[in-house]
Amino acid sequence: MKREARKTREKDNKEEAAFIELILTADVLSRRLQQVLKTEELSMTQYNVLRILRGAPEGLACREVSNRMITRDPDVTRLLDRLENRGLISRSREEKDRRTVMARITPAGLATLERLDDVVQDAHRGQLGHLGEKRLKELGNLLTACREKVG
Amino acid sequence: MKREARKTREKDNKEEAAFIELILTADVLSRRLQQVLKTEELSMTQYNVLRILRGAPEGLACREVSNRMITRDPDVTRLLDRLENRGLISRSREEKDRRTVMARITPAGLATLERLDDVVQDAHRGQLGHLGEKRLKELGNLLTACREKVG
DNA sequence: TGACAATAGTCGTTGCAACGAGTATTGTTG
DNA sequence: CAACAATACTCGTTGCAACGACTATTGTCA
Repeated sequence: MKREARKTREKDNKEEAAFIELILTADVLSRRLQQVLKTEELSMTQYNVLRILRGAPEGLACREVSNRMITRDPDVTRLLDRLENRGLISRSREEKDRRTVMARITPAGLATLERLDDVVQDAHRGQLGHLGEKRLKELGNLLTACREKVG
Repeated sequence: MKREARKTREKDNKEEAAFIELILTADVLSRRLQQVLKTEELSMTQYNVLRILRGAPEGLACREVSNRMITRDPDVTRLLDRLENRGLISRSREEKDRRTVMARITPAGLATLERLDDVVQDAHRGQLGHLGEKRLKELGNLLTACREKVG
């Protein structure tokens, strides 16, 4: 056991304690997913983008990719650069509105995702499956509530 | 509203859905804290280290700092380098075991933390306070349970 | 005790993240 | 319709993160 990160100012900060639990848990669970993704040399962000693009085979504008991302990335351009260099996505300037650049997933990108699908699901089930459907739903509700007051 | 990141493979992955909620929530809540910390030019990691060292005025070995951190950092040396350069911590080689280097928080480091204490607490309360004590505790329990099966 | 392992930290390198400034295209309005 | 704003992206720069390889010190055991 490690962590505690308070001890001083034991002012009974239930909100901070919950926050720390949240960050810690996210970190611990992410680590396993990162291990899995590493077999394909993908970061979580890159994986996330590929999944977004798989869900939109007709392509998406960079801006739209950014909007749908889980963790906001202020520089999608270079993120897409790297994926394009590896042949996992393709880009093309739009004719109607020549400001926008459409990104599409390539067959190679789809193949990469497919190699990961089962392993990723297994990893998630392995980590969270023991909670059961009811508690997972409860957790989901609480997390959603956490984001309520974000201004 | 953004995010969804699935749509394909609607295989009803309750575990993955919970995972995404978790990461998303952690990201959203972190952002506010990062804003607050930015007023003192600190990253969450640096802030975390300072709080750890405040809790151990006699000093801690680098290794021990690493162990207590919320998010694991594989290169504590340079993290401490930067804090030392800014005068927020000090380091000194231990005499008993000359392999270890003790890190201590300096008065300047303490002052920095003190300037942040209230603002940080306010930020947490502002974001999570509306949940109430009961639901916060429930959330804490669920998050702890999430980390149970980590292998 | 002398060789080898274990521990503790440092440093080189690569690549990604964050921030801001810059460019190109389209929309708006006096 | 000309000027200005808004949009959509690109790029330069800085600094941090991740991964390994490396050095120094101590511990162990034949």
